Amino acid sequence: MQFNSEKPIYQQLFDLIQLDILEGKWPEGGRVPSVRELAGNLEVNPGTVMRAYEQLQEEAILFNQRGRGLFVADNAKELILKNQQKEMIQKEIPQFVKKMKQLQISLEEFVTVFNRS
Amino acid sequence: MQFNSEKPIYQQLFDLIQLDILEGKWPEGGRVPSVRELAGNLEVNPGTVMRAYEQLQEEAILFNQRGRGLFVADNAKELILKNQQKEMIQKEIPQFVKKMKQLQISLEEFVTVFNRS
Amino acid sequence: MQFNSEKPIYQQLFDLIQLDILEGKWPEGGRVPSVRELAGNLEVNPGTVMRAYEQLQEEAILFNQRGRGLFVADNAKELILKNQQKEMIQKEIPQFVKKMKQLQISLEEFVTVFNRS
Amino acid sequence: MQFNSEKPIYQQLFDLIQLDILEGKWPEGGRVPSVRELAGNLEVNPGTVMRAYEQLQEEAILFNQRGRGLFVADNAKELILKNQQKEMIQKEIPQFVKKMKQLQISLEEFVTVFNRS
DNA sequence: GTGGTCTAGACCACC
DNA sequence: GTGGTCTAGACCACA
Repeated sequence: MQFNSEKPIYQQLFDLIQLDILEGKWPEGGRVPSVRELAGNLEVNPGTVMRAYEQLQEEAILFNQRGRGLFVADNAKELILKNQQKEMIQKEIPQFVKKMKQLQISLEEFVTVFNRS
Repeated sequence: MQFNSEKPIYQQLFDLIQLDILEGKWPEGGRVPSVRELAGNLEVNPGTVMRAYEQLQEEAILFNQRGRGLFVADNAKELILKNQQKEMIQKEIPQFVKKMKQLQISLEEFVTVFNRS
Repeated sequence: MQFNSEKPIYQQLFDLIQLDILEGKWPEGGRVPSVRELAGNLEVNPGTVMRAYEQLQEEAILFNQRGRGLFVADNAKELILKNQQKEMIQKEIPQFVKKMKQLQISLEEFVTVFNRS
Repeated sequence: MQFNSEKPIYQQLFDLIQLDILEGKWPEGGRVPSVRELAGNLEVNPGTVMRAYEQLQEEAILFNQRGRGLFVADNAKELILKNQQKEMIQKEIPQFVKKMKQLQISLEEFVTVFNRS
C-alpha cells in the first residue's frame, strides 16, 4: 500500500478504514484485522495502525470486546456518514465556496467537473 | 499578527501576501516591505519572511532589484489568479467532488450553500 | 569536504548528490544519509543539508517515507539526466555559442578540445 | 536598460561595455561617457558605473587622462579579444566539454545548435 | 540600506 | 530515530 506523504499515515489509515466500512469491505458487526496483521499487510508500523484504531474507537466506529478483539459497530456506516456529512456541509463547503469566489470560479465550472466524474 | 499553528508560518505568509496583492494593498510594480521590516511588524524571524519572499520570487510574483529591494511584478495579479485557478480546477475541485460523492452529498446541497453566501 | 565559496553550499550539495546518484554511489531506491548524519560528515549545518534535500524532493529525485527517512527515487538517474540535458541544450549551449561567436572562436577550435579530452 | 539579476550589475556593465567597444560603438581612442551621464542613461547607481570603469582600467581597456576624463585605449579591441579568447579556450571550453560528456550530449547536438544560430 | 547564506540550537509531529 | 520549522544572530556582496 502506498501512502500519500502529505498527510500523517495514521490519518490516511483512519480515512481509508472508514471508506472500507462504507463500501462494505469491513462489514458491520464483523471483527477487524489485528494490529499486527494489518500492519504487516500494509507494510506500516504497528504503532501507526494502533493510532488509527484508537481514533476509530473514540468515534465509536470500532469497539473493543476485551480479549476477543476489535469489532465494527453495528451502526458504523450511519455514524460515519452522519459525522462526515456534517463536517462537510457545515465547514468544508462554505470554506470551499469562499475560495471559489475569491478566485472568480463560476458555479458552472464546478458543475461541469461534478457531472464529468 | 496571529498565525495558525497547523500550517508553516512561511506558507501562511505566502498565501497572505498573494491575497494582499490581489486586493491591491500591495500594488503591482510597487516595492515590498524589506525582509527585516516585515519581520519586525509581524514579530517573526527574518528568515521566515525570507522564505515566503523566496517562493514568491520563484513564481515570478516578486522580483529583485539588486540592492534596492523586492518589487511586485507588473502582471502579478494575473499570475496569481491564473496559478490558483489552475490549481483549484485541476486538483482541488475533482478531489472535493470525489469526497462529496463518497458522502452522498448532492449537487443541490452544494448549490444551496453557494447561492446563500 | 571542501566547498567552493563562490556558490552557495546547498547548491553545491544539490549538484554533488545528483552526480553521486548518476554514478551509482547512492543507488536508486536506497535510503539516503539522514540530514544530521550527512551534516556531521561534511561538517556543515543540518539546515544547509536540509535545503539541498528539499530541492531534490521538489525535483522528485528524492522522496520522503515519513518517519523513516529520505529515499532515492526509482527513476532518479533518468530524471536527473533528462533535466540536466534539457537545461544544457535549451539554455547553456545557445548562450555558449553566442559567446563563442562574439569572440570569433571557430567551431574547429571547439571540436579540437572536444576530441582531445 | 534591464539588467539580468543573476549577476552583479557592475559585472554586466563590464561585459556590456567591452561588447560595445568590440562593435565599434565606443571607438578606440574616444572619450567615454562620464560616470554620471552613463549612470543616468542606464538608470543605475553611479557607484556601480564607477566600479565597472575601474575594472576596465585595471585591464588597460580604458585609461585616465587626469582632468580630461576616461578614454578607450587604442588597442582596446585587440586586448579584449585576446583576453577573452584566452579565458574561453583555456578554461571555459574544457569545462563545458566535461559537462557535455557527463550528460552524454553528443558533438552533433552542439554543432546543430551552432549552425542554427 | 538591500537580499541572501550559514550557523547553532531548540522544538515539533510522526514512525 | 526521522524530516521539518523556527529563532537569534552573524556575515557577505551589492547598490
